[in-house]
Amino acid sequence: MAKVRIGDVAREVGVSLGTVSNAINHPERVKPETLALINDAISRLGYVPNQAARQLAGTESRVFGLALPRLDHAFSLQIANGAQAESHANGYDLLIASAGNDDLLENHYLRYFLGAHIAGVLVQPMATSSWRPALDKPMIPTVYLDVHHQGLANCIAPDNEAQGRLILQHARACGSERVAVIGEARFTQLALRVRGICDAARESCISVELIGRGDWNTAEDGFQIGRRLAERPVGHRPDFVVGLTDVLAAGAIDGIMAAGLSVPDDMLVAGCDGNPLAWSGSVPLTTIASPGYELGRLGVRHLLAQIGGKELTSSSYGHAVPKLIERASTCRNPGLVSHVEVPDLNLAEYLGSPSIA
Amino acid sequence: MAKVRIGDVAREVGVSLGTVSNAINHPERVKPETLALINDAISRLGYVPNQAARQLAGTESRVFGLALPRLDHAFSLQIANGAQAESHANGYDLLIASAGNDDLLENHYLRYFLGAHIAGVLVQPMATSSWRPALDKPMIPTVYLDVHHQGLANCIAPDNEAQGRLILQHARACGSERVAVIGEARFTQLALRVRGICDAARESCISVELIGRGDWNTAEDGFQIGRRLAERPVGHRPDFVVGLTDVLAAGAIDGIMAAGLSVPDDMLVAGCDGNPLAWSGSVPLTTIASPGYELGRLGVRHLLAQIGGKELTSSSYGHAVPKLIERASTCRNPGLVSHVEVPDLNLAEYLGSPSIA
DNA sequence: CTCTAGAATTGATGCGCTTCAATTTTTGTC
DNA sequence: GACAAAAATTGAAGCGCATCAATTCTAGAG
Repeated sequence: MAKVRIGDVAREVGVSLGTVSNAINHPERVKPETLALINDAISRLGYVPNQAARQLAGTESRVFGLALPRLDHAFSLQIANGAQAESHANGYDLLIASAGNDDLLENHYLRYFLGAHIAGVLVQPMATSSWRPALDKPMIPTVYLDVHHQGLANCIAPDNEAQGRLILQHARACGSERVAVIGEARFTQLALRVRGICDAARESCISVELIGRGDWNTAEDGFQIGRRLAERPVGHRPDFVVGLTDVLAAGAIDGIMAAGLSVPDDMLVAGCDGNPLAWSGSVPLTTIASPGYELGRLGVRHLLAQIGGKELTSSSYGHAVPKLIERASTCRNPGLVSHVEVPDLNLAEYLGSPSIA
Repeated sequence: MAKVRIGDVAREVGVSLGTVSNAINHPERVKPETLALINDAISRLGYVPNQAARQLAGTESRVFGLALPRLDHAFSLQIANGAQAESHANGYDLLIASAGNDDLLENHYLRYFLGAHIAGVLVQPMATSSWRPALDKPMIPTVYLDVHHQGLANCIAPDNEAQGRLILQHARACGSERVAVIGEARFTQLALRVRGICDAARESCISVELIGRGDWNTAEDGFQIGRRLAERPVGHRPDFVVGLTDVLAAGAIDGIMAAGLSVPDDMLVAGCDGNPLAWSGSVPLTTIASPGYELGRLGVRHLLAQIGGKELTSSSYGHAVPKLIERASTCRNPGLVSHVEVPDLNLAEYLGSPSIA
């Protein structure tokens, strides 16, 4: 199965090599009948253009790269799906690389994308507290997703504050008066959620108690805290527990039940992530869905804007809206699922700040 | 930000272009101190090799491609994670493309991979009944995943029959005597599950009733069937319901409960897929986890074997083992989760058959 | 039938790199 | 210190393609 080159096609048809190239890249420059002959020969011979040679010879590639920390997190997948849809809608391909939570590998893929002179790169960096741009001198359009970094124009993140506000509004709607927030806000994302919760609580005159220390992030951690909260005497017990992540919240439910109380009869519990896996608990969990799909789309649009050199306004990006997903953990009649929306992701902020280039 | 080429590095160090190339590709050929100088210059200048040029000049690429029908199906993700892990363990990168359930796009990506002369391609084709290899003349190592196709060597699929047997063994262990299987076995995968169930039932003298017509595959379909089953008089009612997919099973649970019966007190229900989303139902669902992760690893090993030209034996591949995940829907004391294993995926079969090349 | 603008086609050039035969430098030995 | 063998380095030749100036062909006008 010898490889078929463009010259083979040319010889087959009896035209020059350049004509075949034109037929592929600029069909309008080629006489219709010649074009037909060439296309015929191409499919007959099974010719597939060598991408490496094309790129080397100067065609701009129509491929975006997406580097994800892992593939098993729902949020990342929503990003991938959104990015895929938007890329495809604009005539671009999307190649996804997973770094398997290995920051060396993340860098490796980024360099690979760079070397493959891809049209643009989307990166959802690993959630380490000390994050900084992997490509200090980005030579291709790059957008960082789910990153809050002041001074960097090319970072897009969902509005975590809005998520926090949304959760607290829900607590109020449920008639709750004492909210406990569990989880350590190590990462900016979580800290912003806390801020949103506190802001909304202040407006609503709801008391908020923050319970976070160390690196709590497992269901076990949630379990311990949930149990201890449930064991408090009635007057000192929160009536609404917010887990900063779904995993914590799910653990808390089990902890509360282990202490002999009922969710949602004695305490309400909500999470924050929209992680489908968090459904697995004993009680389906109310949560806030981060708009991953929209984030992926936004990222691609930002890439396209960088490529086009266009100055885009916030409105041309569309909006990424976090959603409240109400389930049994905060609801007396499970099965009913409603969606509440909140104003949108603030895009003006990152559009206004200077690029890191 | 002019691009740095290999010549720039060479000039910087004061050696020839070829030496820099050697330093990158065959460090052992270069004097240690020269190597140090070159590496220093590379990082100082921020040189990144142009992949297109490398490939064109003849380096074999160390990248595998994985084409997935969609990104939001748990099974596909497990495959991706497994493939990623195994690729990386062998010094290969993995690039993932999602066809967004569009078969034109699937073909497009396959052609792209081919043109990018990637080292090998893993394909999980779309689940259409009329599937056939997209690349009729594979010019690069190709492995089809989750496909049962007789006569094709490069197809790897989990042992769906074993999954069926496993489910029925579990039914027997639960003391069930009348099993109802719901779902239409349109695709080979599902048909094989049914066969496994029937085989095991015959051995165990358990009665099996197949309920499948049309294209049942939604939770709503499951709901309707579940309700009708529950409404039967006691003597004619199955005591164990198997959904050929988790979605059907989850729907069936709701249908049974809508008819006033209890799961698991009156009827037991199990699914088949290991879809984490299926946890979302009112009752956590017992299911069979398809070994997607192992399948991805196996696929990569098969690719490596094709590249190495080695004749591999079944044992050198390792095994992909479906697992029973026991949850509340078949268990009176939920919270207890156990794993039961079954013999392995039959690899000898596909290793022995001729390649499609 | 000739001339010319425009359309269609040609083919040499170079993209950045790896490779390999040829050349130079280093090392070890007597 | 001379010589051979080994190690290190060099530089030219492509890899397959897109581009573009140059060339040939076409068709319409006079």
